[in-house]
Amino acid sequence: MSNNVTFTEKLRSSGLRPTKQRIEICKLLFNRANTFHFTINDLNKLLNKTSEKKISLATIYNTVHAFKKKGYLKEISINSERSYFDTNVTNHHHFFDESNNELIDLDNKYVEKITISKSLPGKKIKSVEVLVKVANNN
Amino acid sequence: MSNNVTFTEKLRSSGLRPTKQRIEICKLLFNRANTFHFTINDLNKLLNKTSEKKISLATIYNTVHAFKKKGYLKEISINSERSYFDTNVTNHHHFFDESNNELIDLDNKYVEKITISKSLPGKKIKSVEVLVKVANNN
DNA sequence: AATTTAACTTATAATGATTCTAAACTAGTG
DNA sequence: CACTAGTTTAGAATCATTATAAGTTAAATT
Ligand SMILES: [Mn+2]
Ligand SMILES: [Mn+2]
Ligand SMILES: [Zn+2]
Ligand SMILES: [Zn+2]
Repeated sequence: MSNNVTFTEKLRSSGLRPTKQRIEICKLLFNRANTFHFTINDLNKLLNKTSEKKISLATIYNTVHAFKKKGYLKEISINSERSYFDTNVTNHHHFFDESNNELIDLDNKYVEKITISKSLPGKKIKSVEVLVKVANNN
Repeated sequence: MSNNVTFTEKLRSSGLRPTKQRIEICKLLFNRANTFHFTINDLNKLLNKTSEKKISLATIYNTVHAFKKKGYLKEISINSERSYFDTNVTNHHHFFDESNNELIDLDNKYVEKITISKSLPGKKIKSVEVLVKVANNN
């Protein structure tokens, strides 16, 4: 996703009507160079600044869940206080900075192949992800 | 921790009074051969079966948080639906079985050393943990 | 272009897990 | 036994999230 017309097409192609609320949210989430990690609360505050007319909190929840369901967002659980959403929907690794509660992508190319010499009978692996918790020095 | 007397001593030594509720919960959590992964709801249901007199839900919350604070339990976030607690408080890896929402320890010896060729300036690493999501075959 | 329909947005209410409160109880101290 | 600080508890409060249902809008149909 990159510009408004593309957002409109993208939404329509996945069976979601391109409402002005959804396009507004798309611009905010996907018009970015880098991955964006956010909580519902972050998004709500951002939209209050950015957006002309207020988007109701119910719509923000609806939209984020609709986007997650369509595969445009991924939910990441790091701690019980906050739930994060991620515009990078691939399987990937993260740093979590405990000093400021910030999630940061850790590209697969920086993590040497992970070899696991144990398997669970009758189960297949869906994903293997690393979480590196960090904090400020001293 | 292993038997009642030990629980009493252990609790006392960490500044927690060995009440019958706490010892009851200790027995349930720590008198086990293997690590135990549970939600507050799991624990509540288990205590209803096991325990003679009912332990109030507030006490279960209080106790789990007290044990976490003292370092006898670790909280694990896997998804936004449930928060798990873990009697294995070391840094370690997990399988998460999406077919039945079960958390399973993945011992460090089964995971080849994880090498990360990226660091964040001014930040130090607190933990590196792998989460392997699995599900039933076919 | 007007009509019709289903999808969507929204304010507001409901829900439910967790936390708080404050009164009764208990472990530990002497 | 008497005292104190810590603990348990039922019930109330909180708050993030979800549900409701009435109004609005996109888009298909005529
Ligand atoms: Mn959610
Ligand atoms: Mn908690
Ligand atoms: Zn990410
Ligand atoms: Zn574990």
